[in-house]
Amino acid sequence: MKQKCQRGVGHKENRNEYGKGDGEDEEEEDEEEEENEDGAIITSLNNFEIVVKSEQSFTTSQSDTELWDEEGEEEKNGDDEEKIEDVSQKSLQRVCKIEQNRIYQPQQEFCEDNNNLYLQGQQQQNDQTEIYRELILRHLIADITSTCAKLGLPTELALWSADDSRRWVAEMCTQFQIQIPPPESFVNLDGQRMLTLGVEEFQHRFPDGGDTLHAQLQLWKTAFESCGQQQQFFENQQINNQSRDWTNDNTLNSSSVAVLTGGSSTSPSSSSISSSTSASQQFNQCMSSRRQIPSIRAYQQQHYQVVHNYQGITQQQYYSNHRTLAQVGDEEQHLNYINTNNPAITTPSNYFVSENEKAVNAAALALFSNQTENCALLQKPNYHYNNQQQRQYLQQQNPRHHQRIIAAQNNNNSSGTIHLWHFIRELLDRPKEFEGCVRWVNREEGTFKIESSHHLARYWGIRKNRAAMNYDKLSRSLRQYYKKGIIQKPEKKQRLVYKFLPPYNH
DNA sequence: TAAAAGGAACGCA
DNA sequence: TGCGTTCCTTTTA
Repeated sequence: MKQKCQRGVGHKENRNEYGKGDGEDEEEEDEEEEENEDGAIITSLNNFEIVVKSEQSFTTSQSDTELWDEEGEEEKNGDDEEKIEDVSQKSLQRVCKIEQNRIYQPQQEFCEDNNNLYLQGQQQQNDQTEIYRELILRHLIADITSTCAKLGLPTELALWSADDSRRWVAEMCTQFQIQIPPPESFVNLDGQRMLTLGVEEFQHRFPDGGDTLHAQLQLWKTAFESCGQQQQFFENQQINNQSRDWTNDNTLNSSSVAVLTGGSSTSPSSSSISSSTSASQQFNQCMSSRRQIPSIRAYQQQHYQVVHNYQGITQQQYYSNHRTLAQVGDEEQHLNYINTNNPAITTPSNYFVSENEKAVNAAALALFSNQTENCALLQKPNYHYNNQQQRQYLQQQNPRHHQRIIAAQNNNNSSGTIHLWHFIRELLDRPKEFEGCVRWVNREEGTFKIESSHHLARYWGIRKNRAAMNYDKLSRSLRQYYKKGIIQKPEKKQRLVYKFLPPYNH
């Protein structure tokens, strides 16, 4: 078709920037986005003032992002931290406003008789209370987590030593501008002992602000209990998920997501916020993420960068959101979720992000969601010979691939890598979620069509942690399969249509 | 203009 | 060493 390719001068230098070039360009573009002010947000909403005041009481709390950063990314300067804190606070406020509007507006349109209005009003109040409760809890938990990290305290009150108690009291005294008690006040006052003290005993031990300290301790106790219950629930679900036959789990429905995230899909109040992540869920995920293997954490953080078009969204919000997004097939729902729950997206700066780009990001997040919920999903090959004929064919034609398939069948893919053909097969086998990206044209023949080359490349890039992946590169990889006899163009050449060769078509 | 095709060099596991 | 990525040029629809 053509002669030897003339490579341009400087190509070698480009090589040295392997994996950086395009990605960096994209990041530079993304960095054009700026933080936007959205003043006078919710203060006019009387109910919400409670939340605002509650937030203001936790003046020393760290932002969600800082919670993540404390494990590895501590190089942010003070200005950035202040900015993030500010963004986090505003985001929280916006979420409150949106949640409030989202609950009221649709129902006001559809309520026609007074009884229904009354009942729905009651429900709204319950929902609202639940939301506020969760928001407050969220912030409290964030505050607690950061304080524990800062003071080096165990995240279980009963495990505190007397010295832990002393440091905690000192911290609370600083926060509430109370005089710090002398060291002798903490003799034999470990965590367990402190939990048994009533308010009078607190006041006796700590004459200056004992009641405040007692109240604060009760808040912490409540938050710890809430955390413990949810962690236990989450761990139980993880055990259940691990025992599932993943090959039958080709769809991750919203109820599965709810289960995995520790959410409930039964109560009306929770259903009203089913598309968003509850505060306690966020904390649950924040805590559970600390138990994740490093590669998963690194993977998540890299993907946070990949999809960081969500400017203004904190890392914890990101990691929380991606779990609750439904499947790619529900992109519209995802966009609705993102637009209503991530106010940063709706700010003018984000108008630079095209609708298509939002869709890609939403889908990418959803895909990533599936990977983290069921991270082995796209790594464990489920290919197998359907019959002896296929086995013999490949055994003769391509012994190495035969071995790979055998290894896959034996779940012996110890490398943990995934091949492009395998990845595409996975997407093809999940039409409910990915048919907008790639779909079978003729399942028996093995012909498939790439419906959205951009999306497919984006997904593949995410899967392989290649931010600069595009269809040009992906298609080059596909063409490598021609020689290997895995994929070829169909006899009647059509754009974006390829064909799996036997036995890869089954 | 996007897709297709393929050469070449390279990184990674 | 295999696989995939990146960059490139040329051709095709």
